[in-house]
Amino acid sequence: MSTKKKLTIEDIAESAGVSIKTVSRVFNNAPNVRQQKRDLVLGVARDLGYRPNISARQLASKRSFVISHFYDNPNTDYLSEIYEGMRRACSEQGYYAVAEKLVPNQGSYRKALLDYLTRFEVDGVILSPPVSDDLAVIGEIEKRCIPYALISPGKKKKNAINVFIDEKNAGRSITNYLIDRGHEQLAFISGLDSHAASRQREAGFWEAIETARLPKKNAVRLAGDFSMQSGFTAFDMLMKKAPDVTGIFAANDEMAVGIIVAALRNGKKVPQDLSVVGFDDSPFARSMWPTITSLAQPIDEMAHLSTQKLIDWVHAESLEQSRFEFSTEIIIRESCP
Amino acid sequence: MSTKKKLTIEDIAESAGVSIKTVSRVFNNAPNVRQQKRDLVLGVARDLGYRPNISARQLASKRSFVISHFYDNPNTDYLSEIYEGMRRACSEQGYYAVAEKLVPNQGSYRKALLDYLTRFEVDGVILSPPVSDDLAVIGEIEKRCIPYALISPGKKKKNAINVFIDEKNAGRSITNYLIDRGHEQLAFISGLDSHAASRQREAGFWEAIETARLPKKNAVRLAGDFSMQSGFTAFDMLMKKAPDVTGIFAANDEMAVGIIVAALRNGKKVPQDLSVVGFDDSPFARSMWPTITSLAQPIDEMAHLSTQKLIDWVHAESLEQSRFEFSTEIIIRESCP
DNA sequence: CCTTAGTTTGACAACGTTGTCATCTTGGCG
DNA sequence: CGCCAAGATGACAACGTTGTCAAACTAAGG
Repeated sequence: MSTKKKLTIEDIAESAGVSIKTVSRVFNNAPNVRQQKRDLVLGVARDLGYRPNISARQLASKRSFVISHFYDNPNTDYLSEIYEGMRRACSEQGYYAVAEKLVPNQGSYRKALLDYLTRFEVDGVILSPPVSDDLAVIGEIEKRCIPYALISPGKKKKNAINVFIDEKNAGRSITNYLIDRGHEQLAFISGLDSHAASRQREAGFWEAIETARLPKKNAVRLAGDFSMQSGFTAFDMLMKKAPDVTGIFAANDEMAVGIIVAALRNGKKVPQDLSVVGFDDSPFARSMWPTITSLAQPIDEMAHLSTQKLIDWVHAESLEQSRFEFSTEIIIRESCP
Repeated sequence: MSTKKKLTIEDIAESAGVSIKTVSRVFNNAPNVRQQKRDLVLGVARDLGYRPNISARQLASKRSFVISHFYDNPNTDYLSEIYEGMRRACSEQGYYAVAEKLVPNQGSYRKALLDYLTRFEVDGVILSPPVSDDLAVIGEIEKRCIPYALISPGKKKKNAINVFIDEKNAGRSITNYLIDRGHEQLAFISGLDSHAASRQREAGFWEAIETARLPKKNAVRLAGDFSMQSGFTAFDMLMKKAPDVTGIFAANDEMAVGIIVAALRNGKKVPQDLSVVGFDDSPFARSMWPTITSLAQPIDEMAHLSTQKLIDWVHAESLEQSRFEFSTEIIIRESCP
């Protein structure tokens, strides 16, 4: 039975025969500690099972050890993945991961953010769309010199960590996938135009059409808003405006589900009569019937890296590399095999 | 422009003409402070915009001000609602809300929990199914005298906060709803039998059948596991075993979606040929087509109350009331209007 | 071998609270 | 009016770290 007594930095210092401060330096990866001592201290700490007290660190260092994700996106699957990635990176480094919904206050996120920042100190911030596109928010964060990361396909900021996938390229490649399967009459169901991601996916769609030398009239664009309902209505529009379409690219999986349900309801078989591809590889895509071919982006990894780099930045007090592009993958399933 | 200087308890004490300790007492709702001084201090603090420093509190009081939710449930909608409720209650009281997935370690949650507890101090714990049914976990928590709340229909614990809905009653009432709509051939699609919730909802189903004096053979039970896929397969079974069924009660919305999609695929119209009701009133239910009649439980409120009572318990160091039942509501939508 | 600049180390004072305990009030009662 | 218990208040030492700065080393150059 191990003793339950809480270990302090002092116990480690004593055991290792060095000063408290040296132990502190080791745990903060501070420079100017002889490698030999560093190893010694780490060894002793591991043996004894020492863990620094976060509150004391916070108090003494005036840092909060909190990385916060500000979002305004109702997609809980997306949020969980981000949170999971953050949590992993944070727990590796003794940080806390916190998620805070930025409810537009008086019409803008800015007020909501100010409310929050005056109440809590934060060492680093992660922003995701659509908050990541709000210049007022970014301005406030920069004003306070808080390191921040944008997980967003939007405008890249010079003095921030930018983590993204090449949305246009992704859009092109999944459209090509449809074309390669022999589809010549295509449709793109857009998301909200205010999201850069949707616009760029669409650009990729048109590029693929062009490169394949398909006549422009063989392709149609229908406006959606990322919701399942907009998938339903998009399908109705499609039947009216372009009933010959056989391949559909929905800007996200939820709309793809909408399309498929509407198709079933109208007696169309997927994928026999209509092939559908989605985007995000959300749980929907895996559990729907038919399962949905979708373009997967490694959200979890992206959040993990953002957090990791954010913490590095906090420690180094300077930012070295600022752009990190992730690659995507088409997950082939039943809706367009 | 207000000054950005950080306020300490000392500033307030000085302004109010009392000692630091008195201010501390006021902010901790400690006894033995004259009402007059209490008001004075609170007034000054409000005027100056003082907020206690959490780290210092944690360090000095050896409390963590963290309420943690341990879960192992992939339903992100459910989790977000719990988190939101916790977050609201926590921010009202200057606490932190943390969610931690308890990944079974060596086959049990117990190891995973121990890992976590040795790394972080927690003032209070919230458990939801299926973790809430793990006696080993509860044992470890009780051993450490950590206040905890169970958001669960399972066994009530004497020395814990129990927050729940009457699952059996809910199951009965939504079944009655189907019966009242004229359905005489019914089916229940179960969730995982390891979840008390599913078993109790089913018990309600059978009670309603009995009370309505419907012949037992008019009702059938099909085994599901809360997933959309199990809804698909349940539908297939249904067509084989009981094709006359017109009213289906699925133990959660996700399976209801599965049923509806499978029905559409087989050319059956919902609700004309088949009425379906779900449980949970998840986003699915609102956005599916047809939208799904479902039994709503106030998860968010339940989490809020749990957290609130947990914090009260921490402060009072004793638990007064331990059972809180919430009421439910049938949300009528298109799948069974 | 001495000097000098750089590297490594440690003593001690913060950090902003709460806990402890001693002191000062207050009010009730004989 | 004096005494006592209970209530109200404050002084001061924790709490477990990091920041600061001075002291003690080390290595390189003369």
